[in-house]
Amino acid sequence: MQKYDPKKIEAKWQKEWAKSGIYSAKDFDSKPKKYVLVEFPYPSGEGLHMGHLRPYVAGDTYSRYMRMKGNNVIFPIGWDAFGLPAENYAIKHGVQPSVSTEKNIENAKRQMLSWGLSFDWTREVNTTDPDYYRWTQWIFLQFYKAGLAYEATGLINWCPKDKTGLANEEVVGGKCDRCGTPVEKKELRQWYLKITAYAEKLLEGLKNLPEWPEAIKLQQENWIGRSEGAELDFKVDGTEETIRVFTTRPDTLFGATYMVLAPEHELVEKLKAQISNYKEIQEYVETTKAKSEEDRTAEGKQKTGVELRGIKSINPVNGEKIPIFIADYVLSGYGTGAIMAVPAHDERDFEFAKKFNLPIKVVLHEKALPGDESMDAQAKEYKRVADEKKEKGEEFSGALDDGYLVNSGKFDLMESEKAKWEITKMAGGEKKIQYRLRDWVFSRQRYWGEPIPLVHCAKCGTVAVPEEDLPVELPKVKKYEPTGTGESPLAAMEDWVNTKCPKCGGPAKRETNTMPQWAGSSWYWLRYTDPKNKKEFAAKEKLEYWTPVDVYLGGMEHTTLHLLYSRFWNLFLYDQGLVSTKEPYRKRHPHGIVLAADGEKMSKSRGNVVNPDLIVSNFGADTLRMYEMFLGPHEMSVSWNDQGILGISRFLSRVWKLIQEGSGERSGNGAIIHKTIKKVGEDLESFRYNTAISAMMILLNDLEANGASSSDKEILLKLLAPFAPHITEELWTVLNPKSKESIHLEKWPEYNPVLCEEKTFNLAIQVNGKMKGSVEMVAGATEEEAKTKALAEEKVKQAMAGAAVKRIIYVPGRLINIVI
RNA sequence: GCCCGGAUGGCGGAAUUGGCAGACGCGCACGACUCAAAAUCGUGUGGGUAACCCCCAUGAGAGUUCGAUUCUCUCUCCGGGCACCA
Repeated sequence: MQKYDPKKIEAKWQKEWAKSGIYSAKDFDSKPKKYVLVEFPYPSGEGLHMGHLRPYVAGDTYSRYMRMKGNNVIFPIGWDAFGLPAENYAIKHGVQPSVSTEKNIENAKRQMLSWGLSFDWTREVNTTDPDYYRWTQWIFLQFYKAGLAYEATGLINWCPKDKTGLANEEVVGGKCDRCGTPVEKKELRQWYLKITAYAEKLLEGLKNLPEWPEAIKLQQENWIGRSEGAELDFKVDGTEETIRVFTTRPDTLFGATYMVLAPEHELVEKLKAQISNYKEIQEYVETTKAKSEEDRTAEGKQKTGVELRGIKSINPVNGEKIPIFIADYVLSGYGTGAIMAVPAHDERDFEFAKKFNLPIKVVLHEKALPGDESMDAQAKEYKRVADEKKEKGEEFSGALDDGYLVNSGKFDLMESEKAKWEITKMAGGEKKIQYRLRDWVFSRQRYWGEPIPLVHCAKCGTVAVPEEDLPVELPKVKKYEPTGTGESPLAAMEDWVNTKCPKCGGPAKRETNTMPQWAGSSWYWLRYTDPKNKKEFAAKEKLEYWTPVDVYLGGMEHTTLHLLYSRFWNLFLYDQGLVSTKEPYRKRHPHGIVLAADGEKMSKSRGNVVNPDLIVSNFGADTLRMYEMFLGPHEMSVSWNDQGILGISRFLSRVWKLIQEGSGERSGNGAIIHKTIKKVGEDLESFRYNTAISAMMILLNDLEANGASSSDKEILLKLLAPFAPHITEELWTVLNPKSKESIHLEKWPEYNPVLCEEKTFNLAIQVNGKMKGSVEMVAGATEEEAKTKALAEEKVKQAMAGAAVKRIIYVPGRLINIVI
């Protein structure tokens, strides 16, 4: 018998599978369809790493199982190939991004094939292929025509030395990653997609996704951040101006003792004349602008701000004149960019009020008070408790979700929920639903992205490129360096930029912004259903057959961006009648990240990256695949550690030996076979691969000890096939020398449920909840039988020491607890 | 700072609905085979303990319960996300 040599058999079968094409998905096949999706990779210069391996192997194993279960499985792959690294590489080495990308794709594909992944390569897509991004542009135009793409100015990170816009990732510690210059904010014309118009629908849709993990739905829900509140107007004393605020707690309006505007608020400029300390104000605004987002948040709770001296606003319910501040803890992008501050019941306002010695007025109490307690005293008490807590390093919490109003005039003793809308009415405000979600900045001042298919004409304004002229191809440029104006390098391509207006035929200029990398990945699963279509992004019938995606495997880190963006695109396309399902992904299964052995993230700079190619050449792909899955639960992060890999390698060698040895008759009834079929199947359905592998190890131990018939061997191989496709395929030909069929086209074995049932069980015996021993019982034993047996136990007698039985708790099939 | 997760032997991890904590694997120790080693096979392996009696033990502290790794609260540490990384 030959030794198990993965190198020999793996290459052989990979070639064979490529030739036979057994993993191709068939459009409109009568078998039930199963769409298994994994996030397509960015083909980086370093190749694929362990982090890619994890979801791909998981998806592959699942797909193979689903095929054996009789499904028509589509398991596609492609390349999300636009992005910063290719462009930076181009700047550094002068290599066309398209050239380096192609090279990287070739390498990544080689790796995928070496892992034995059963992708349907006839459906491969590439976001940088004009035949693909033609449709990305086309979908953008649908957004544009529906009024969901608009232009506005926005702030970007700007390096004053390099004269270029920076991604957040390129800003490290408030400084430019390339040259170390402090980063500034710069206002730039940007394209936006109006995702906020879909906030409610995106929220609503989460309710119809029962197979999504709650944590992901919750995170998206919080990201969308729906809050119900009111908009109220505060008059600025002695002027015609009003300040509009959004608040979720109009019931606390009587407790508003000051107001805060975002430094960018328009009123600051407007009321210039009335503000006596305008210079100071201007300085503060400037400092805020210079601050990077990181700086702003790094300050934590240290609140800063400046009072607008010379003006006051009027609390609409009690006429009190209250001071107005600007402070950077109020964001211009959320709500109205202004707040009423209720320091007694909001932690941030409280921090600020303490720092600036502003009055703190309690207006909510958890219980309705008969009015005998002085509220000033109450306010003092709040302050005292808060001070005490602060000293101990604890945080203040005077926030009450609900309660009863006090110090609020005629609303005293009213329930806060009711008071919210009564007070809003009295203050002349209106009910308002606010979202935390912001519109999606959809333009980048970069070269390596999809050109936005618009033309600017002096006469006609912004004009969409006609659909028949798509794609607007990305021209080859000589220089990838930033232009210094903040515009993409495309702006320097005169031949390309200058064009004719599609409407009037007059001279016009192309839009030079490109799309963010998110664009190509916002619809790619749709293209897989019909990747070669030249007339549409995908034919309706094919979409109807294949979508929605049944399982989408991917990382937690995509929860609020890619996963939300692609849901948005799908919902929009659904509203346009272009796709057949509202939600794109029926089930999302997240995976944890693969950490290095030291528990740190794998990264080049840390030098702790494990190269999967090396493991494949040392141990073979089957071992690598199984070890990766055996490391831990799929959804949890795991630390890669080479040590345990020998265990899997030994396991496969033992399988290799067992199958080739002569078959015998096994002793016992074979219940373990049926139990293992059941267990492995159930575990595969729920991605509990580590326990499935452990079950197969237990089965192998048993087969070695008690003998294996040829049918036992067949079953073992079939169970193992999705996990270790090469060795099982090879051994299948050993077991069935005449069969020409691949094991991967075999039917998944069935189990006999009767044989899976236990005949006896171990009854755990407790006295007062403490374990005192166990006893073998026939399945279905009654409480009376259990009690008799338990009380006869020597240890039980000892523990009871003659005490009377107070109570018996009997859990059938599990345990008996005697309470004395 | 805000939102979402996680923590179990020397290590990775297992444990239906709240019901025998530590399955399976690694490592380690001892043994068999061998001139020897590797490989392989066998036995043992949470801690305390002379002990298979007993006690302690699922990040820390409290609570609910006959019974908590599992549920609730507080805290600590670690990871993910925070909108121009993908």
